[in-house]
Amino acid sequence: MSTDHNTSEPIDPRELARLQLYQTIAAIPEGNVASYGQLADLAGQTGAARWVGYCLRHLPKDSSLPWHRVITSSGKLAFAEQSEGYWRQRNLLESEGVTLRNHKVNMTTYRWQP
DNA sequence: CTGTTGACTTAGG
DNA sequence: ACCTAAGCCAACA
Repeated sequence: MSTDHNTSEPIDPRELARLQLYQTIAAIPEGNVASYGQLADLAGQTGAARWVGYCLRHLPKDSSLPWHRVITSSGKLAFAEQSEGYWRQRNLLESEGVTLRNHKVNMTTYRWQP
């Protein structure tokens, strides 16, 4: 095969970015947290914090990604307080040592720094 | 192509 | 420190 149109380049930029995002999230150490914006940046999609939220929202339920380590830049969980998702995420975080103070995580203490 | 949506972020009050 | 408004970006109808 020479320099022809190679059929082996179905690389979808958006899906590629999504895979890179997943890889980045998977790298967040236990006991640490990262913000949506921080992850968008690390995944090469600076400014697309909402896109990160979109990806997590559509994550398969059986996913092994540590999605619970992703919170807002202010240290709050993206889920509404008292909601099911809120407690689900909070329990997972506390189970690995991340404490919440008045519904917020101390970012200075738990923010992941690659 | 235009308008809407949302697991966001930042600047102001 | 809490609330609001505006900004932002990709996905979707």
